[in-house]
Parts: sequence; C-alpha cells; structure tokens
Amino acid sequence: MYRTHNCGELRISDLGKQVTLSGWVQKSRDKGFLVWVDLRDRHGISQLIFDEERTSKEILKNAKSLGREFVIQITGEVIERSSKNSNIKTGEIEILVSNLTVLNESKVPPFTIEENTDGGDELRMQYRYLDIRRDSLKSNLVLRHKVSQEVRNYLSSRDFIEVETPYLIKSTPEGARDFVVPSRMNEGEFYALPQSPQTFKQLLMIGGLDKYFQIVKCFRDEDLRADRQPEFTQIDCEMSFVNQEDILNTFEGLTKHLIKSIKNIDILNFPRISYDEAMEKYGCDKPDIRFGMEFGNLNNVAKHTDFSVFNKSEEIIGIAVPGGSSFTRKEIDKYIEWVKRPQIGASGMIYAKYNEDNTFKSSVDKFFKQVDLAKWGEITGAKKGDIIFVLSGEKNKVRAQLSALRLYVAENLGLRNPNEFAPLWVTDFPLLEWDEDSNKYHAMHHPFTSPKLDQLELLKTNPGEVKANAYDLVLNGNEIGGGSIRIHDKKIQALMLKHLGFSDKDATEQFGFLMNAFEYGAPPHGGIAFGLDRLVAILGGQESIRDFIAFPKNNSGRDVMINSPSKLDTEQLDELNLKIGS
RNA sequence: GGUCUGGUAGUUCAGUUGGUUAGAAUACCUGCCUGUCACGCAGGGGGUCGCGGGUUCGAGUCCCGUCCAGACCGCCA
Repeated sequence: MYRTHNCGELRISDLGKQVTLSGWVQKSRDKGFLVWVDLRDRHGISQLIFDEERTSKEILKNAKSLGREFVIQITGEVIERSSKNSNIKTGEIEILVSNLTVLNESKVPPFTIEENTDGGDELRMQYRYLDIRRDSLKSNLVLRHKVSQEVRNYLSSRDFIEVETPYLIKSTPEGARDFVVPSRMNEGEFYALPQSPQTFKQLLMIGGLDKYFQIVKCFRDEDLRADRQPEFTQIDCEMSFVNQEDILNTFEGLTKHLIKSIKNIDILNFPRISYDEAMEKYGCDKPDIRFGMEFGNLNNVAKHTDFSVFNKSEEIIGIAVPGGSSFTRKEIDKYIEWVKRPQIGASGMIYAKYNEDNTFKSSVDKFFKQVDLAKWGEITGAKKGDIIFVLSGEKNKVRAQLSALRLYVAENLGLRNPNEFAPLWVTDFPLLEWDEDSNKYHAMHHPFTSPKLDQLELLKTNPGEVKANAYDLVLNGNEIGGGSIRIHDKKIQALMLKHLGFSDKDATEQFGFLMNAFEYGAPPHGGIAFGLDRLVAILGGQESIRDFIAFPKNNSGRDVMINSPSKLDTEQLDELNLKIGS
C-alpha cells in the first residue's frame, strides 16, 4: 500500500497514528542535527521530521540526500510540532519518519514548483506536467472540473440529455477556417473537424430528443489570442418547442447557478439590452457593465462652433471618467498617445475637466463656452471631479475606439474587479453583416439563425436591416455564450442561403441533409453554446484561458511540449495520397 | 498579413554615452547550524549576451537581416 492518508488531511486529532504517505519532495530544510522535508501531493503538504535522536543514522543520511521533486514513500508516527505553523492546515503536526523509500528520483526541475514560480510562460509550457504540480494551475483545473460537473448536474436535472456528435465531419466555406483530416480510404477527400456541432444538434431536435447538451471540443483554424485557442470546449445546448424567452430564462438560470455554486455569489441583476443599445451605450456588443462610463452622444451640442474637427465628424461621443479631473497633463497625454496607437487609430482626443468648483476646463476652451461644456457633462453623466474624454470621427470607428479606451481606463482605475460578476444578455443582433472584402452579406451568427419572423419581407428589400432571434451572454466584458432560434422551415433556410450568396446547387450540396430533414417534421427549436474555457477563466478571475486548459497551444498554435504540429514521413504521405508543395 | 514589446547564468531580471575580468536574486553544489517552515551563516561552480551579417581601434549596447516568445489589429459564421 502506497498510502494510508494524503498529504493534506492529517490534523492534531490524528496524533499517535502510524501513517504511510507518498508524494513529492517540495523542499527540505537541513539543520544538521535534524532534517525537515515538506512532502506534497495534490491535497496539500505534510512536514516530515528526521532527527539524530529518534531516527536511525541510515534514514537520516538518506533524508539529507533527497532532492526537490523526488517521489518518496514514508511511514511514521503523527506527532505534535513544538513550533506550529498556522499558515497551513497540517501546521500543527509533523510525521516522525521510521521508514523512507525513494520511489523515483528527479532531476533538478527547471523552475521551482511554488506559487510564484520563477519560470516564464514558454518554459512552463514546455514542462507543463511540472507546472500542473503548482497550486495555481492545479486549482484552475479543479475549478474547471467543478464547473463542468455543475453544468452536467444542472442540465441533467432539467431533463437535458448529453449526446456525443462526430468529430470527423464535412468542411463548409462559411465561418472560420476548418482543420482538415485526409481520408485514407477515400482518396483525395477530407474530413473537417467541427467548428461547432451546430447542424448535428439541430438534427437531434428533428430526431425528437427535445433537450440536448454536450460538453464538446470544437476546432477553428484561426489566429490565437489570450482568450482563443484552436481547440476549445463548448457547453453546447439545444431545445425544442421553445421561443427566445424560454432559452434566455433557462440559461440565465444556469449562469446564476454556476456563479452561486462556484463563487457563492447571488446574481440579483441580469439585464437584457438590445444589440443597438449596446452599441450606442458602450460601443461594443459585449459590454463590461461592472462600472459606468456609458457613452454620451455629443452630436447635437458640439457642432455649432468653429471647431472643424467636430464639425466634419459623423459622430462625437464622450465618456465621464470618475475622479479624472485630478489627472495631470502627463497622465492625460498618456491616454491621448494610447488612443493614437495604430491598434486604436484615433487621430486625437479632446478632454474637459469638470472641476470641483463647478467650472469646466477643456482642451478646446478656445471654441467652447462653459455652458457648452456643461451640456457635455450633463449628457455623459459627469460629476464634479470627473474628466470627460471625447473622440470623434466615423461612427463605427469612434465607437470601437472609445469602447477600447473605456476598458483601458477602467482597468487603470481598478474598476474591473475580478471578484465581481456582472452578466447580461445582448439580444436582437442583426441577421446579416455586409462584408467589404467579398462584397456580400454573411451571417452575423450563423446561416441557421432565424430572422425575426415579422421582418421576412424586409429580408427581400433591405436584408442588412433585418434583426435575428439571436442573443449573446456577456460576462464582465467577455462573450461567454451565444445562440439563436433556428430556422426550421426549408423555404426560409433556402432564402437565407440565397442571401448569403449560395447557389441552389451549393446550398444543396453543403446543407441538403439539413434542408431535407426540415421536410420531415422539424420542430421549432433553438439553443446556445457557452465557451467553457472563457467561462472558467472568468470565474477564476482571469481573462487568459491558457492556464485553465491542461495542455494549451502557444501563440503560433504549437504545443511546445510534444512539439506539434510536425512533419509526416513520406510513407504516411503516400498512404494518404498527399504531396507537400514546394 | 500587420503593429508593438521582449530574448543576457538552470531560472527571473539589471546592465548608463559603445570602453577594464558582464552583475543581482533565486536555484544548484560543499561545509556549519538544537525547531525550521521564503530557515540562517560561510564558501563554490555556473555565460556562444537568440542566430547571421555590418559599422567601429573596440559591440550585450548602434545598424540590417533572421528566428523565437508574448500582447494586440486583421481574422475568429
């Protein structure tokens, strides 16, 4: 038997017990006459003691030669420490070792297995198995497990059933790039890995399964970000005989349940705002509403002077930054420089301080009177002591720029509290989006999303204005879920594909299986998919998902530990009938 | 595809205007230490300054190229 207890469970109440423990040597402290070894496993640390009086010479000698990360097994007696450590749960006891076995030695690890390790990202990726021994990564994976478990419990108890759908499926031109897999048995043909189980879950609804979910890997061959990996996990859900309201209520319930069960926080406020409202108030479709700084539109109050920058702008928007009137010139300049970076792309920024003495001081005092600036204050909701930051220009660009600035300022002011959770629904997304590059509409959500049924006529005349029964779940400024009511009528689906530029032939070839299924009694249905990685990261108080995935890819999509992707040898290539171009 | 930041000891980093033998902390090794728990003390080993080229009497430092890493833009139905 390797162990009678784990390294985190022994307490003062266990005094006198003979125990066997196994684990890793965290660290040893050799005082000459006695040696302490911190023994670690997943559950915690127990201190082992070896000394000249009570331990045999041979065991003491062996204890002194233990290195970091050696795997050892010991047997000994639980005794009370003469000097206790209240910082750890096992801090009142130690184990007087009578038997020591080295199960496996270890090379000196390339970084320390400690809370604040000295290892950088790349090194930790390369030795991911060592990184996982660290508390922070380990607890992230435990958190992920808990979230998955709560999702399964919640949905199962509400009559959802988990069904697996295939990974080897069919490539489609819509959406992200596919990862493809060559088929050996079907020469010259390829599978694609699913970007989402979308069509399969719809077919499950047509199959009468009624309520489905799946915690499932999805694959997209696009560039990575801190919150984007080429393979990621979705909580994929679909329901039959529901309208949008039913779905929002169901998954609002799930979200509240998760935040309650994981963080013990009750969500009392779960707003729903339309896409148009989100764009107007926050300039983006995934607003962080943990703090204010809502947009104030200054078009009507800032165009009457000789200030030409504003006069020729399509849109003039301001935000009130709390406490900002005390910003120094240098600090303000820093923000101006920030919005002028190419990534943001503003050509400049106007500001107006709302001083404690009720006066305004702006960078455009030459053009605007106090009474004008007071209107800015009113519209942006500025209070005394705030500063108003104003950007102007082309509408969509200004919104994007100010939205980025809003987050940046909030971050700097510490308003993005990772222990606060502010979910909301953003609804009524546009059905279609005009794509300049390909000169055609593409689906904002996906091609199976139902337009608002009262706008079907508009779809023929003015497709860009049609709204969809589509919704996103946003948490702390991150899109963590998105879904829609689906089309379940062949004619509407055909019309939709037509608007997306599919010929009848292409539509049949690529989505014929789904359209045929619609002809055999497809029920009204809809659903949602959550990004599990992002959800877990946010619940863990972070925005990067990498440390919530056991074995993630790096920035260029590589796994530096197993060194993939890698080349195939010619035999494999021949068998697959593939040739590598020059 | 693009913008920005970085690459110096096992590791995390510092390194001034281009100028003596490239430093610190930590890790590692040796010795000492009667209650440690970020143990302490003394000593020691450890460097192709990412790589290639250039400027210069002289390059970790300046220039060009390249590779790698990270953040972001494009992209991500």
